[in-house]
Amino acid sequence: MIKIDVRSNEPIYEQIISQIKESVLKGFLKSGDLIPSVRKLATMLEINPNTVSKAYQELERQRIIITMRGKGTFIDSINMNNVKMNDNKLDEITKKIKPLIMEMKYLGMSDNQILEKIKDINKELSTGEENEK
Amino acid sequence: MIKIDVRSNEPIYEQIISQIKESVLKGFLKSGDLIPSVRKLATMLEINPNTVSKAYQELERQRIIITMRGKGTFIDSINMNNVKMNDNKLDEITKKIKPLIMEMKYLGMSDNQILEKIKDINKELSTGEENEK
Amino acid sequence: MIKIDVRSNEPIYEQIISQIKESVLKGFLKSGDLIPSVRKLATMLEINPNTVSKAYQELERQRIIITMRGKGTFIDSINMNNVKMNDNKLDEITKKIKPLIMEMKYLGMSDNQILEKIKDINKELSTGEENEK
Amino acid sequence: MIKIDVRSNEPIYEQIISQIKESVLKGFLKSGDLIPSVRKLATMLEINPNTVSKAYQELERQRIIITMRGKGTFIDSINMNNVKMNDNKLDEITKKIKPLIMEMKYLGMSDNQILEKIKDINKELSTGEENEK
DNA sequence: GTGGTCTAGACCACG
DNA sequence: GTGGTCTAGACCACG
Repeated sequence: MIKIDVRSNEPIYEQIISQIKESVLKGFLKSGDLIPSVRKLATMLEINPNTVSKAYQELERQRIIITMRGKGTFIDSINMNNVKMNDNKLDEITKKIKPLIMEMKYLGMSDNQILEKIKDINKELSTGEENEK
Repeated sequence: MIKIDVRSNEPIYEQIISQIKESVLKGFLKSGDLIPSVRKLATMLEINPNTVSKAYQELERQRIIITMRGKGTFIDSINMNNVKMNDNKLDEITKKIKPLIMEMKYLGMSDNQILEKIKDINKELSTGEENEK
Repeated sequence: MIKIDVRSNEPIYEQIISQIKESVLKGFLKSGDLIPSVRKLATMLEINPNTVSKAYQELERQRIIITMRGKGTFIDSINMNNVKMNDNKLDEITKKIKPLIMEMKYLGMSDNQILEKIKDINKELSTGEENEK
Repeated sequence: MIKIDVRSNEPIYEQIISQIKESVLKGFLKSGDLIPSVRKLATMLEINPNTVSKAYQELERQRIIITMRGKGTFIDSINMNNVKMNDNKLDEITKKIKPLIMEMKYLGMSDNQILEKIKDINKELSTGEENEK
């Protein structure tokens, strides 16, 4: 399910966070689904348990997952609901996207080509249902 | 011209790189324009010359600027020309953008809202002339 | 393995780069081989870790080595593959070799003697296997 | 006659040295030929007179040129004669050539292709007469 | 004055 | 423990 690229600059724990959130967005993981324990996932991915733990803690903080004592870790039911359209957060994201858009321009891409690329990503990051029409 | 946010997670040298590239894209800096020396910019920004040096070296590697012995450092004339639509590079950028688009979705933004945001960034990163029609 | 000549005009970090690339060419270091960490090599060579770091970063940029988070630094598998017979690069090298060939002529060496010298270097820089026939 | 590349990493004074020595090797400049004064050459090349001066001093040290008080600077008659087949010097040159040969190998050139390249340079650096047969 | 190199030393994120 | 980033400060070649 989760694939780690050890060569990547992106920290492993962020790769885990990102991929779980992606699976939720795509509908592969739904509220209540059980996900592997820290140790199990660490073994599966051949990485340090601390790394998985760090990812899970962050996911819990973001209310994406929830750990039930003695029962395991599950996808939280309230995800997507914590939509308080946080402007600070959006500014922060925008600040990070800008240099990447810049890179695309330096690669010679036109504004339209860039928009198409974003549309592709949008499409990839959806359940499929929403895009039918 | 350049503004450094010392509290940001983004390394200072990357902030410098990013802002100079942005100025070039926007047309504020053009081929042949002289930019401040390492020491001068370091003094202006109240940071260590080594940090500026690191930024300049990377910009030179990317052919954005060029240092001419004893004459100073200039915006290079061949920027934008190294457009070999590098697919690897584009993949790399896409990998970095995806988690940010995901974040926007988790903030509750619709695909259209995301696209509008990107259009804003595109507009901001242009000389103004190109967008008239 | 690596020997640094502190009195040389050649910067230490370039000596490191050069010697690691040489070891790869000669087959002493192969894809996947683990090389010492920045700190360890710095200690071994009795130089500053920053200097080793600079060398490793350049080697990584050239795809000679690759750093895997938490696992260490390795010889990359794709070296030699990025053979796009870069003419610009070749011109650049030729420009640097010319004055050295000139020096040999000023030392009184004939064209043939110069060629023999180059053959020696070629032989030295090979795995041994390739030259058998 | 002399062309300076201000963008090059090669110091300007070395470019001057190199080009004058090249002209002598090629027979364009011969014993007794008058070359421009420091100031004149500096003006012609639009560079600092100190830079030309430094080049001339080194050329004089190498007995390539000679300055006659009040008469000007000339190509020396004894060049090529100071052939004391200096082994130290040759070792030094070899040390500098090796990394360049390595670069060619990393560009994917075969030993033969490298030798051909050197032959080209040899040919370029001769008077023409020697190569006739 | 200018950039390039290097050291010593520090702090931090990651694992 | 490991690499990445940054500072302070030094020395040197070049112009």
